[in-house]
Amino acid sequence: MTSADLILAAVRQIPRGKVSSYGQVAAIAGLPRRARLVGTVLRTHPNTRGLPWHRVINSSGRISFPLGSDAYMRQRKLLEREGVVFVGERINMKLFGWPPGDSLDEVLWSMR
DNA sequence: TAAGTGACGTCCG
DNA sequence: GCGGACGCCACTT
Repeated sequence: MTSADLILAAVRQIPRGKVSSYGQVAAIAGLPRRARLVGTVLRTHPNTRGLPWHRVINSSGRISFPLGSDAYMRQRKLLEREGVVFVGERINMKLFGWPPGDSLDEVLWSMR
C-alpha cells in the first residue's frame, strides 16, 4: 500500500458534481500536510481509468493550471459538464466543496 | 548527499 | 482579493 494508492482511493471518493482541494484529498488519504504529493501523484497517473482527477482543485477554489492552458480548459470543461458552476475563474466551495461544510447554515444553503 | 522543484497551504500586509 | 514569504515533503538532478 503506497501513499499513491491512498491518494488515488481518496480522489475516487469525490462524488460527481463536487470538488475537493489537494489538502483535503491528502487529509482524507490519511496524509496530512502532503498536498504537494497529491499533485505529484495526479501528474504521474494522468490517465488512470475512472479517476476523477478534475474534481481536485486548490484551496482557493481555482484550477491549479495556468489560465487558458489546454489542461486548464480540459479540467474546467469536465467540471462544468458535471454541473459545477464557475464564478469568473473560481468555484464556490460552499456550494460544490466536498466534504460538505459542517455548519448547519452551510448545509442548508447548499441544498436550496 | 545536497540542492532544486513543484497539479499546495496558511499567514500577513 | 492579491501577491509575497514561509513551511512542507516526495522526487529528481
